Amino acid sequence: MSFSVEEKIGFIRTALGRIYPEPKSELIYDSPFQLLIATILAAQATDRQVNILTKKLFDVCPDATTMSVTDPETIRDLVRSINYCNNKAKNILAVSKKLVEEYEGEVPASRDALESLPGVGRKTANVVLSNAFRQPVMPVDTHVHRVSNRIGLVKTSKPEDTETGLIKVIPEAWVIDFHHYLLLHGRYTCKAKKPECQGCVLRDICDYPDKN
DNA sequence: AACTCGGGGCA
DNA sequence: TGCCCAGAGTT
Repeated sequence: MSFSVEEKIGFIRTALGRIYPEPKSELIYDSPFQLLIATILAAQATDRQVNILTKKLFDVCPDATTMSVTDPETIRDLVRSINYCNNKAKNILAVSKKLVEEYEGEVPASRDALESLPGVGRKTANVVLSNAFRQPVMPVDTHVHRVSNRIGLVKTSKPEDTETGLIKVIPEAWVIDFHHYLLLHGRYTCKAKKPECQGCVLRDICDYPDKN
């Protein structure tokens, strides 16, 4: 039995939507600024750490203008609870200052402008562009890349090609959900080393040859 | 293209 | 206890 990519997409959305919680970033973060900062902080950190931290952080400085004039030590102490605390504390402060100086305190809706901010690479830029500005781009991290290729949604070695491949086949309204679902599926089930294919809800539609 | 970064999680 | 992680940045 083989499935078209379109059939797989529908199947995945239903199956993963059942087992993973809804993506909540857009609900928690009520501005592009907060989404941007939270996404920078989220790299290499756990969701739990970031949720706890941003709650406190955005109490103190909810927007770029406020953060840009906040005592660096205050930010450093707040950020200390998660990975790369020194770099990240420095980065988000520098980001807020640059936003104030060059973009009137607002988050720019362009890839080049976003990627010029410290701590913001392609993936983080794409999260902001798709989530806050509804642009048709797909954030691709290693999980999304690996899972998409194993299932057979795309066949590519470069994450950048996965990005363009996925955006062609995933309906625009589903992009944010898909990023979330594929990320969690890659982290917890379709792991790089020991994928847990037995019991995987995508087993029936997956191309991965090494099903245990 | 390969390496580094810092600390959490897990074998 | 020691290996792995997962993005961004640097060389």
